[in-house]
Amino acid sequence: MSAPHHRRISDDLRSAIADRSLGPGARLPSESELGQKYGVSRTTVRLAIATLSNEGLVSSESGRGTFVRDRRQLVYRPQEEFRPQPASPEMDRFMAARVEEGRSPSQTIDVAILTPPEEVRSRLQVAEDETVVVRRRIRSLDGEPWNTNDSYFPRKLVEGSEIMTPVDIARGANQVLAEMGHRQIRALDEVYVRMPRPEETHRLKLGPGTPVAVHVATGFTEAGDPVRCVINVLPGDRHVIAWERLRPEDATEQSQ
Amino acid sequence: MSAPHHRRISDDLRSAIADRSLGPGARLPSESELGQKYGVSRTTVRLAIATLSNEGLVSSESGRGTFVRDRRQLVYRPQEEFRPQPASPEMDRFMAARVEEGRSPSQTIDVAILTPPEEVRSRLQVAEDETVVVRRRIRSLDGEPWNTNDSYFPRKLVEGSEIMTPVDIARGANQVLAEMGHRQIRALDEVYVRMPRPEETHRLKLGPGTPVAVHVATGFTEAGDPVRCVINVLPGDRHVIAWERLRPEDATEQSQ
DNA sequence: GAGTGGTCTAGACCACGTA
DNA sequence: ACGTGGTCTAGACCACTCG
Repeated sequence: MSAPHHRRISDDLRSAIADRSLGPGARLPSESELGQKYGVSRTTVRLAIATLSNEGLVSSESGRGTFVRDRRQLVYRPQEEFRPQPASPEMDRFMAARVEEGRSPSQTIDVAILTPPEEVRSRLQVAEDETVVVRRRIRSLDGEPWNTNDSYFPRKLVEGSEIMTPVDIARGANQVLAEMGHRQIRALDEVYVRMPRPEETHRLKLGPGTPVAVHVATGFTEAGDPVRCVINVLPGDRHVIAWERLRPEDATEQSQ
Repeated sequence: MSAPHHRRISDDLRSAIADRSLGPGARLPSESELGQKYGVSRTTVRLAIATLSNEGLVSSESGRGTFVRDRRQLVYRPQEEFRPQPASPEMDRFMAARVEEGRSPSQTIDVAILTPPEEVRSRLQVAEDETVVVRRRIRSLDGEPWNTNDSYFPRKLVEGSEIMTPVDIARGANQVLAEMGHRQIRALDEVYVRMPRPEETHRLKLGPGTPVAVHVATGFTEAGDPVRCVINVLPGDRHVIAWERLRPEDATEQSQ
């Protein structure tokens, strides 16, 4: 009939966070204090706090305390992936957009040749034994990792090209592909939402209870061949994915 | 130097799930068995399992055991929100798309008048004291809740119209708005990714470690007035958001 | 009735951060 | 030095499922 103690405690704390009596950055009472207040053991308090942690509401720091999370999200625009790249060296279009917001962006790039993971292999329609080239980027803002961007290409298409050098390509990899006769005219976009894998947690320094959106964009040439597959991993506490739509007039007509 | 016991246990189990030696639906060894195998207390085993649960990999059922989750995702197409609605009574376009996949869809609709939550108020640009009409839907597949769709309208625009009746509108609320002189020509789409709130967990029967994508679509008339704000809550374990893009040719030109 | 997970206790020792 | 969270133990009782 009655709720378990840990539930009561987490509900109380969640309400306090919701109505701002525990604002962003505020420190929760210590586990011992909460245990005394509610007349339960520290283990039970920890269970309550674990619930909030897994909801992404608080995060604990050893030796310091448990704090209400403060999260601000920046706009991520999937369609920018398809736009021409501005000619600013060492900085792609994503970064240029972020600079406007007064943060200092940076990125690390590495390039590797490997047998693709299944989700890439099926999208690029390469054979089982074929290898691909991946350009892996970690984009950071003010020194903190922001998101990752892994671009996969069939190896035979990009072998020896600029795409295989681990430096920024100012005009964009899409432009390089186009110059080599693989211009993309269509893309399929997919967004998955899930909890991060351990290596993503590490790579992006994710707190507990932080889900990720995985944006997979596959680009096709006029002939219908996939030539590029980009996997962006976007931590939920740092991104809002936004785009605009115009009502297609022809669709309006065909409705009647 | 060495990892804590609970970490070792969760890592082992996660690997077993990843390489399918513990396939979808499989039962994990019981907590007591794992405690014996690793020589730790049941509390420590439970901590390890809680980690996997919060990653969405397993779920526990009291009295039965802990099982590897089996999740299948259906395609959600945001642009369908803007397309004309097919004239099938009791079934909107979303549902029509799902039927093709051989599942049996259903939905519940209720209508309410209320002061909007802040995120709706700011998007619809209504005054502090103004009320809105909301059409709340829970869409289900094979009797299981799939997602929710809450459409908000400024009350003065829809007062007395068909939109205020809690039944399906075959031709779509957008069409009704258009007939009343509020045709939408543009929409702003936003997708947020976060852990669910307790009421969402309940409404959508979400397991632990299941994040949600929140798709907010705001529709504008030619005059630039927002007339509709739709909030879709999409559980991550049941959806993949997908759309297609064509490369805008004019953008290509302006790049050089 | 036997086994499972859910809840909870009352301790313990440790690493860490701050003063 | 002290308080914080991180880890862990060895029990306990309960509600639940299943054969």
